Amino acid sequence: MDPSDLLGADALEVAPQLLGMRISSDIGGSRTEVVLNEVEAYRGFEDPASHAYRGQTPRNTPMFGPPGTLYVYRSYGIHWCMNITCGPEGVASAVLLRGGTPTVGAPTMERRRGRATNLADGPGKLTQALGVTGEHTGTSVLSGPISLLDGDPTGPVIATPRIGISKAKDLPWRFVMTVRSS
DNA sequence: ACGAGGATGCTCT
DNA sequence: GAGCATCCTCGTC
Repeated sequence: MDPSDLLGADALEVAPQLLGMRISSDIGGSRTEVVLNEVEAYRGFEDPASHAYRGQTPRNTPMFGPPGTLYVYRSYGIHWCMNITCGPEGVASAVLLRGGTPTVGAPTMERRRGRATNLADGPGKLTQALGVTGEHTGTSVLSGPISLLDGDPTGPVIATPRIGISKAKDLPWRFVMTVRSS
């Protein structure tokens, strides 16, 4: 399915369908790309764990933008985490990208990460591998240097509770594409 | 294999 | 001033 046709739906519907799709990054003359295998849905004012639960603020403003807008925020003072805004403009529905499998530009990712393994298997690692930072918040994955490309799942998808949150922690809104073993 | 603890900065109350 | 949508290292078992 073409990403631009998908992102207008609610985060809970979009999230599992992003698994198998690709995130491509063209930054500093280097192209890198991963296949998404872990995401989480956040549903704006209906979701106590969402950054937009209490309404619009300077930080979360991109979540209220048109579908496909990137919302990048700093996590624990150190890492960057990236979301793709979905749902209609004005509805702060978004999907947090938590992990991917490197497919293009592995040497660049290794240099950015400072190691050769576990390049993008976590939200902070994923942004670091792709070179995504706060300067990319508000850009569109339909036209910017960080873009969402079509792709298909390569394994079964399971739903689990979301990671690292203290509110609404039991909702199974984390989606993981398990790796085919043979 | 697993758990504890520290690094670090920004946002909102 | 509290609270994070994390990651890494180092200590145990």
